[in-house]
Amino acid sequence: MVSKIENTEFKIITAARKVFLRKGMDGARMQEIADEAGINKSLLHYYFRSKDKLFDRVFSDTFKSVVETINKVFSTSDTLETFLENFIKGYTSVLREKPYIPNFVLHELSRNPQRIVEYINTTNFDKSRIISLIASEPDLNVRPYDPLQLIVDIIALCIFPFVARPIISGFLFEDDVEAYNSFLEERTQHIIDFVKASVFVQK
Amino acid sequence: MVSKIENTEFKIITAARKVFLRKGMDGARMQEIADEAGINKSLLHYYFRSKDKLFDRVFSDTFKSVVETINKVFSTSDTLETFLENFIKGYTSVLREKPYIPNFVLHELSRNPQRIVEYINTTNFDKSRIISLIASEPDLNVRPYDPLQLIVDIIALCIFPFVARPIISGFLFEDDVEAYNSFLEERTQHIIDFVKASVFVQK
DNA sequence: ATTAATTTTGACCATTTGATTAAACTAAAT
DNA sequence: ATTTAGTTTAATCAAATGGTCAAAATTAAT
Repeated sequence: MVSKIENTEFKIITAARKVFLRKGMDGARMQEIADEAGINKSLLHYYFRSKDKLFDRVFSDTFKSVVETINKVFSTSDTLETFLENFIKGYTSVLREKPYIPNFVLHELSRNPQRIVEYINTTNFDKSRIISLIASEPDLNVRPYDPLQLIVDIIALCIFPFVARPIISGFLFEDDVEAYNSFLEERTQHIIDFVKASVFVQK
Repeated sequence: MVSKIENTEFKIITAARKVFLRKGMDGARMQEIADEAGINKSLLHYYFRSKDKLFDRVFSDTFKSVVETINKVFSTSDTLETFLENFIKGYTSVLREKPYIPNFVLHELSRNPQRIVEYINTTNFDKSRIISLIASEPDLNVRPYDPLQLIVDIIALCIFPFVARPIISGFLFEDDVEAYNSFLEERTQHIIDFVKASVFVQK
């Protein structure tokens, strides 16, 4: 059995995440979060002193989960080829589960850029490991490239369909949700093919 | 000589654009826009009835300019190869001039997705022309691909470094602005190489 | 059962903020 | 010079909003 405090705190966090993710820090209302959680507004301030503190909690949790996901995918790969496949597959599948996260994180980034340094430092993200993994295998089969550019390439290709969803779904597919979904399904393999075709020298 | 009304309206629009782009609709304050324009807050309501109307004006102007830019680049290309180069070069150079636009548009998209359909319809964006251009040249030198996927690929590769700027600049380059800028400079050519290597069969 | 501590609520406060309005100012027209 | 239309400002409003506080309700301890 869960204690009352844990239960209420969970309800608040869940509700706050839902509202903040949809509306961002500025657009969210404490009353809306309280309603979503089915509790009195004052309770929000009882558990978290202020809106800022509550948002901090939600944001840092979300951001941390993103970093951990990325880290996990990175750590389960050895060669460049398996890494590409694992990362792209793992990352896109997480995104499809939580499609709101990219916009949430990116918007908060532009609203409060300096804060991310703190958040990143609370995580144990190993940058050099990733770079060395991507930069490895100086092989005749591999086109020379800047590992940092490639990292940005891959993440861009994976994330963009979600941050630009309304344009893609609404304009490119004229609000045909089916079409958009199958586009996403095919996209994972497309990105893998696209990146591989570019990185590896074709024979 | 400019008339009073045009002058004031221009000052308001300019100030509003600056504030809205930085803070978004929810985060922006009418007082801040008035201060930025050096006028009384009531004048904002005299020229534009409400905050919504003012934002609408700024957003639709911005969005329209983006679409026009893209259209222009599209119309000045004939072959697939020249299109790729022209589009990537043109698009990245516009982005470097106005790096705030992507975040602004994307955030508003998630805040108010249904509104974009109206905006897009006010522009004369020719979707089929672009698709046919990219889908053209069924050539032995061209790997088979879905033109829509390729469109998203290219735009993603171009835009992402700007929407994720704080992460790239702050984390990947540890706030070394020089490094981030040279990353951007090299990136245009990198994207061209990256996409070409993937699209065209290597000999 | 009583007391004590914790949790939850409703009423309320102070501030912010978009918006209004009437008055003041400006400039052109007669 | 006076009128008139257009522009700008200061004062102010009403609603929204984050936050506080004391009282009520619930739970745990003695």
